[in-house]
Amino acid sequence: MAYFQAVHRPLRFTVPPSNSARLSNCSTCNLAELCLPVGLTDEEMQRLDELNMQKHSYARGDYLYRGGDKFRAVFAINRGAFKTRVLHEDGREQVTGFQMAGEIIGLDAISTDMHDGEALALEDSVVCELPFHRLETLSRDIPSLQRHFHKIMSREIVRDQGIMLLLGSMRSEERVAAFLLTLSQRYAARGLSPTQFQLSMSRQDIGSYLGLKLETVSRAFSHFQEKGIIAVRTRSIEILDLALLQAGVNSSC
Amino acid sequence: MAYFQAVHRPLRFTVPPSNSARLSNCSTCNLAELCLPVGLTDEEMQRLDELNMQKHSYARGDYLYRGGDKFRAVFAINRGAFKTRVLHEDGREQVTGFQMAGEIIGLDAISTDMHDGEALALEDSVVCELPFHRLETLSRDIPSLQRHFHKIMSREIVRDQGIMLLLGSMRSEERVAAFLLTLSQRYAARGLSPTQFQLSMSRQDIGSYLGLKLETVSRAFSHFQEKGIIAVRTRSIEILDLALLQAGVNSSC
DNA sequence: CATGTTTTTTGACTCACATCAAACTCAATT
DNA sequence: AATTGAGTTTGATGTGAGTCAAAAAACATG
Repeated sequence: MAYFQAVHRPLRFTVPPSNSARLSNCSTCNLAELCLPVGLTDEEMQRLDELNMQKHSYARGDYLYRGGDKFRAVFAINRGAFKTRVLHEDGREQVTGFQMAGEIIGLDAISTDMHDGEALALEDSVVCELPFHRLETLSRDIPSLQRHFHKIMSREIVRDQGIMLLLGSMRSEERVAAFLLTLSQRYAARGLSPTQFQLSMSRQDIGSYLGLKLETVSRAFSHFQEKGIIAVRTRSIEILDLALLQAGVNSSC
Repeated sequence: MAYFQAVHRPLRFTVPPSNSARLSNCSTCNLAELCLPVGLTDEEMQRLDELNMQKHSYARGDYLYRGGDKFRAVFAINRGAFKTRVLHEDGREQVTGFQMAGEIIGLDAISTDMHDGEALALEDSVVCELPFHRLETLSRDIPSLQRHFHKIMSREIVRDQGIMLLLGSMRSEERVAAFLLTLSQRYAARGLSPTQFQLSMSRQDIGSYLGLKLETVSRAFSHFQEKGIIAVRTRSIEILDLALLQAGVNSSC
């Protein structure tokens, strides 16, 4: 709870934090993003069983889905983390997002009944599979579920537009600062430390996500460290001066 | 119809074309994107009247909504064109999209009940206002409408991810080529000429959308013109060599 | 049509980030 | 402890696109 205090004035491009930091349980999964803020009655919660959700495990490096895969379900991440990416025919890849426990993934497939991009596990992970047509059926009966699902999709749109803002009008160090702040807020929203966390993705992945080369990401980290803003230990980050980091987003000092 | 032939092998980052080029009429509007591909029965079409859609006109430069506005409705563009943008606190703006007749706008507001960005008319325009809670209610009764609305939201996500790919891993001329191709396909999808069209937005707007300065956009246009790929007359474009333009997307020659 | 304003084009110059390359770290394996 | 290999850091150098500036074209207005 105290963690929440630390992160004030959320920035436009960051992920809107979830409505609450506590996670509630569906019968099978911790579906923070799907079940929690809906305010479902006990009876409605029971009806969620009709979704017949299945848990699956994935090892680091496993694909959750690939581009072109038939769309069957959306996925709620239960444990672990994933990256999503799209591929260009000439092989260029672009990481479109990092997803952590409690978040929903696979929303790109609804429009065409095929996954447009691919998702792969950054760590050993557990996900809940939500058969999409059952989710649609059920949300016809439970208006609050319907509304909440719409909110999740809309949040995805807002988030992507935030990244467009970042890619289109920020320079390298601003982007990296924004990235770290976003991570920080997402950890805070889940009741984890917003000032000290592991990076489950490589510099390469971060660079791809931010439209930068890995060397540039590394240099930004080093530079922030020199200035005492963060402490970097390869795959773990400690934020030492949040205010300075936030300042760094608006003008690469 | 013949226009469709001209555009082959749609590129990953482009807008998935609508399912059909013909527009059907709801009782009040031409809601291409909302009503058409659903396959509604006559009776269901009539029920759409319950939405009580209202038409409104906007002059060039008018705001359809602004950041922070309360969310009441999504909008179906009937005539004209809009741009959407998000603003950074320090004044930097980023154009997040251009919308033309037949497209749905305002999907960013669902998650927070507030519009995140703003939309303003690039030409004199007419839009249909779709009160969102009525749309939700109705889509509980009409599964095909529900599914179709989900597809529209998902398509927006895919489209934004395409722009992320563009901003993150393409260089200036590739971006401009991709932009022109996307426009071309959108015109084709609406039964208009894909090789000759008006640009309702400024070079500045295009630049902001593509993460480039207006001078860079202008230079790219000029360069394409020198090479005989397009003919530019300030606010109107003619595509002379579609194949070359497509080639230009993958490697800025 | 003359005038002022905005938008677009073009050119010269600069700099942030990419590129290339080499050294270093860390974890896994033998 | 030595070996390997992927991932990361750091330095030296090059270039694509930004910046600044000025001319040209398009547009608006009295």
